[in-house]
Amino acid sequence: MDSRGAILLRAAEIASVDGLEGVTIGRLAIELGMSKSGVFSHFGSKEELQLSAVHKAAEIFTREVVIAGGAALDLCERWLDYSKRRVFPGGCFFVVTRSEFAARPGRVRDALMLFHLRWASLLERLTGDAQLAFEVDALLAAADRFAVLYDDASAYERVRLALRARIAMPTGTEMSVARPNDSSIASQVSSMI
Amino acid sequence: MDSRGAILLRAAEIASVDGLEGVTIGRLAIELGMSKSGVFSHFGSKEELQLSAVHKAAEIFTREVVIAGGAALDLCERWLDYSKRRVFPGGCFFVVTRSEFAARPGRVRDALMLFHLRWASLLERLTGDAQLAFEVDALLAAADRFAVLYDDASAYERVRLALRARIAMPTGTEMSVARPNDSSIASQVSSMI
DNA sequence: CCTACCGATCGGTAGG
DNA sequence: CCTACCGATCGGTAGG
Repeated sequence: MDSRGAILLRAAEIASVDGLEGVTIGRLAIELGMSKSGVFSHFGSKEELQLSAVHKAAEIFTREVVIAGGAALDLCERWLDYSKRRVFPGGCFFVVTRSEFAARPGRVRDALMLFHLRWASLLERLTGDAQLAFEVDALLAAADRFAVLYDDASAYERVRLALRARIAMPTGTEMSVARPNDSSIASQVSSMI
Repeated sequence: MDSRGAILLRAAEIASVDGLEGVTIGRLAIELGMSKSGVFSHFGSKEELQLSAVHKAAEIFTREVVIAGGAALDLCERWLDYSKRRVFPGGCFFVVTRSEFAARPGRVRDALMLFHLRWASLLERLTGDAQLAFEVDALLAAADRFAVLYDDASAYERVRLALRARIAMPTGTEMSVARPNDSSIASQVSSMI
């Protein structure tokens, strides 16, 4: 109901399809039935709008993917499901925009780097292995890009199988809900918003 | 020396940094010291310019990466080196533009899909395993995106190690130059241009 | 290949 | 939040 939130949700959705540069103030105004200056006045510059959209997307991502109390494999399953459900219509907002801004210095890239660092450190904490965390992240991103590019969900199964082969299950805890590191994960969650 | 080639080379370079939508006719004109209509007249539409840039990038990629007579691991090493050398200043043209157009139907996406299908089938032929080929492709793309985003070449070493652990060396042929499947690879090369 | 131009859209501002 | 406007740039055209 708050219009700022509605603008940013739509901006994040558009960015997942057309990139953050494809998010224009005029387009948002038309799609939301507002005036251009009405949209613009919430942010003051396009860069602030982009940064706010990144923040909004981080909020959505955290809510949809980063649940407290999961093991590495659970987190991956949630990530794949989040991608498959098209929480963002063009696939994972962060996979798209990180690639878009990888070679463009500025505050938007910095924000995307920071978010990725937090995500990577969460993966590393849960897998207990930086190399494995890197490979897991690579496989998740590839599943997302392939599924969208080819409009073919089989990439998710492919990656699911690869991950199950690589990530060791914590023995004897497959059915448990609470885990010893619940609190550290919960703090990680809040730091990702 | 031919101006069409110079335009397309510059277009491909820009696209690796700013995406194919960041390639504008006015920008090309300024950077190449031409008039806008001089640039435009070679293509007739922006879509044709984008498609021609994809074709040009495929030519460059094939020249730099897809050499005849390599095993899977050799091809991966060449790919990582091509990314690391910044043949395209923003990293691999195809990793960038495929992500950019994954959710945007049209001729540009179709061209990028076709190129990727050929690349994936080459990887599958050399590895002899579709699942492994998928994972190799995922790791290469991740190395490229990470190295550019963090301006940190260590991702290449990380992926090199992962690939060496996964891709079996053809026993007894480590030092050979010619291989039995030279001709099939050579035909694959020409079909990628 | 050029100059000169077109309507549309861009990010952003003034003033209310 | 709005209308009305700004200069710059977009893809593209006419004519040479």
